[in-house]
Amino acid sequence: MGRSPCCEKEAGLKKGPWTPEEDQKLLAYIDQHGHGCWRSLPAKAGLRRCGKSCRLRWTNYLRPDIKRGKFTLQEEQTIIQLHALLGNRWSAIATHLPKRTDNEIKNYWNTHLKKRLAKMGIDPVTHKPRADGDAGAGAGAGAGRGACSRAAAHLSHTAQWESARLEAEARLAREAKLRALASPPPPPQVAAHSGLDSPTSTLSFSESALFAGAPHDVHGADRAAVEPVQSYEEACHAHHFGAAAEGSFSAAGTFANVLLDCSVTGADPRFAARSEVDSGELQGDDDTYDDKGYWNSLLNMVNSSMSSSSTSLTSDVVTDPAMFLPAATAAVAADF
DNA sequence: AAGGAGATCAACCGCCGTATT
DNA sequence: AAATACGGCGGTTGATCTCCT
Repeated sequence: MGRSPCCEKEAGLKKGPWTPEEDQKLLAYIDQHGHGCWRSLPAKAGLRRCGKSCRLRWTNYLRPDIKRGKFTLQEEQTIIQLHALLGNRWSAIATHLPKRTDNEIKNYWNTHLKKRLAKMGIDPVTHKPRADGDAGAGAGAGAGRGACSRAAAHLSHTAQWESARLEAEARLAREAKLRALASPPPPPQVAAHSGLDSPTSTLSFSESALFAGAPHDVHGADRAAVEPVQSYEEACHAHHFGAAAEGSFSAAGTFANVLLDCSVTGADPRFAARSEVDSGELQGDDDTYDDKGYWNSLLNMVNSSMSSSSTSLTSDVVTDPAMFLPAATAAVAADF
């Protein structure tokens, strides 16, 4: 038998919008007892809700460390960049946006950013320019079009790179699993540098352990109250925004700015204003656009993700995309 | 002012991976 | 080893709000 149910499915459980009274009850209970078992929480808190509903209400709305309201331009940039790298992995993206929930980010993507990309003629799923010749339809003429084509080209690179990365993840996972089965896991210090013999492998100990079946809680680690993650978030935030401010992260920042600037014709006054401010940054010269910087910034972001969170199964530290790219995609990386 | 269309977002649903028995 | 519960994720829905005609 499996483990015993902590509460049975009960008829007459309330659904739909939460009332202030229910919020109060949930808050009061969690404040006093914390949330151990969500399944049993509703009964203990005096709520006629299922545990899942309570958990959702807490994580998406009642948690004290949630920031609500409009997304900043920095946040938008981060979402776009991370979506290009990670796809619809909202929880992973959310770890890079302190105080934002995955649900909120997902909603914002679906209602704002996705449409903006589509309007530019970029497929929001693949981040590739659409083949139907729709590109630039919403972006207007002149400089905007140039910026958009640049963005589209980079998005295309990104999509290729990401798909190669996912393939590599799968391959590394298989390799690591086989190795883990073949031999007992070495101590961390050794394992971290034990060298996986595949020339393409950059798997870290944490992943070796992970693939070997070591206990981990992907999502728990992400959201965590567990503090290495939180400190990472701070560090990442500082690195990301700080570096962007100093220009060393400007390529990826600019990449997102291009997307945002392309939306100027989308009649959002915020972006129109932004466009003027940033026009110097963009330089308007296709040839001078820094490919290497762009890729480095993506790599930085990936590496940050890798070292911070077990959410992603990707390699620990990537110093060069060619390290694990299949030949075809490596050619793209080799361009710089 | 009224009605319709589109946008927004909280909440639900179903699935999956992991933990537990 | 198998069965089952649990927590979490991403996709989707539907109620409400806002804008336009």
